[in-house]
Amino acid sequence: MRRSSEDTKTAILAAARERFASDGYQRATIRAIASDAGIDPAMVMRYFGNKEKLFAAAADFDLKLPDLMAIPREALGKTLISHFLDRWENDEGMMILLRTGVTNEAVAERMREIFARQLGPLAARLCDDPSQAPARTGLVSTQVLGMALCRYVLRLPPVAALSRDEIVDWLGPTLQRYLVG
Amino acid sequence: MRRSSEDTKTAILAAARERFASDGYQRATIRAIASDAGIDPAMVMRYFGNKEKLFAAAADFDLKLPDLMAIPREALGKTLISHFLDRWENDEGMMILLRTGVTNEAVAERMREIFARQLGPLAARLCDDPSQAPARTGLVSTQVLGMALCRYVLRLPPVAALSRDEIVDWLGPTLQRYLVG
DNA sequence: GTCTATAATTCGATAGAC
DNA sequence: GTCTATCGAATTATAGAC
Repeated sequence: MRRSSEDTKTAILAAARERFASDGYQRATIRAIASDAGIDPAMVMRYFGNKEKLFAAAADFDLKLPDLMAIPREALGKTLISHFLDRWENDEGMMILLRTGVTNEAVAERMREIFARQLGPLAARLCDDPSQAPARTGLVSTQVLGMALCRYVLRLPPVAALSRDEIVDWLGPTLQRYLVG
Repeated sequence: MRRSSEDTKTAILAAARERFASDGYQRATIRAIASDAGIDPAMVMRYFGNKEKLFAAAADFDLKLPDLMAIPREALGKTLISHFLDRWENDEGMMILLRTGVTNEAVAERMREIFARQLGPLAARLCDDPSQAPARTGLVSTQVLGMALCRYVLRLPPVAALSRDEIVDWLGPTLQRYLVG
C-alpha cells in the first residue's frame, strides 16, 4: 500500500509524539518510532532530516489559555485548573515537554518561555500590586505542574485516584489564593 | 597515586550522584562518571558490577521527616515545606530520583513508595476523617514536588527568584489546608 | 515513495597484563 | 589497585537500488 507524502509524514509524527511522551528523548529511538508508524527508519530521516528536527516537530505545544478577561475574577482558580486538566488529558505535547525537559536544557528553556509568556497575561488581572505578579504566576506553575507530575507521570496512587471534580475543588482555591489572595 | 579501595569507591559514588542528578540515567555514562572521578571506566565496573547497581547505590534517599507528633498541629504546613526545602538543597538524592523517575518506571515506583510510606504517617494527624488521609497527603506531594520541579529542575525564573521565606509563607498555608483544612 | 546495506559513533561490559 | 585493549550491541545517519 503506497501512501501519500502527507500521510506518511502524519503517521511518523503521531508515532513520534507517543514515543517521546512515554519514553523521553533518549529512549525514544527512530527505529521504534518507524516501527510504530509501520514504515522504514530511513523514511523518518527522509522527512525530518534528523532526530532533533523530528523532536522539534513533535514537541510543539500551546497552553491555549481561555480569554482570561472573560472570566469572573472570583472564578479564576477553578477555571484555570479545569482548563489545565483538559489540556493535559487531550494533548500529549505537555507530557513530551515534561518528560524531556527535566534532562534537556533546550526543552527546559522552551517550558520557561511557554509558562512565562502564556501565563504572564494573568498578571494583568492582578491590579493591586503589579510587582507581585511574576511570583504569583510562578506559584501557579508549581501547583499545576506538580499535579501533572504526580498524577500523569509518576502516577502516585493517591493522586491518580482523585476524581476530576476533587482536583478542581482542592486546587481551585489554591490557585485562586496564589493569584488574587 | 594509589588510593585505598574505599577512597576510590567514594569518589566514584560522588561523581555518579552528580552525573545522575544533572543528566538523568540515560545520559549519565559510565565513561563520564569515571572521568569525573579521575579513574578508569573499568574501575566502575569492578566496584559496582554494572550501571544499574551503580545507580542503585547512588540513588538511595530518605525524606527524613521530623517527628510529626512533636509539631503543633497548626504549624504542620510551614514546618513541612521548610523541611522539604532543606532536604532538597542539601541532598542531591531527590534530584536524582526526579530526573530519572520521569522516564524510568522502576525509579517512579521507588518514588511512589517513598512518598506513600514516609508521608503516610502524616495521615495519623488527621483525626477527623481517616478516609480522606490518602488524598490529603497526595495533594501535599503535588505541591511539594511541583515546587521542586519548577525551582530546582526547570528553573522557572519567577520561582527560582523566590526567597526561602516567601516560599514558606506561600506554600505553608497551602499544605496546612491540604492536611487539616 | 520505500527499502537494503552499511558507515560511523557511542556505550556497556569483559579479559587480562602490569 | 589500575589500566589497555577490545568485544558486542544499539543507534543515528548516509548512499543508493528498485
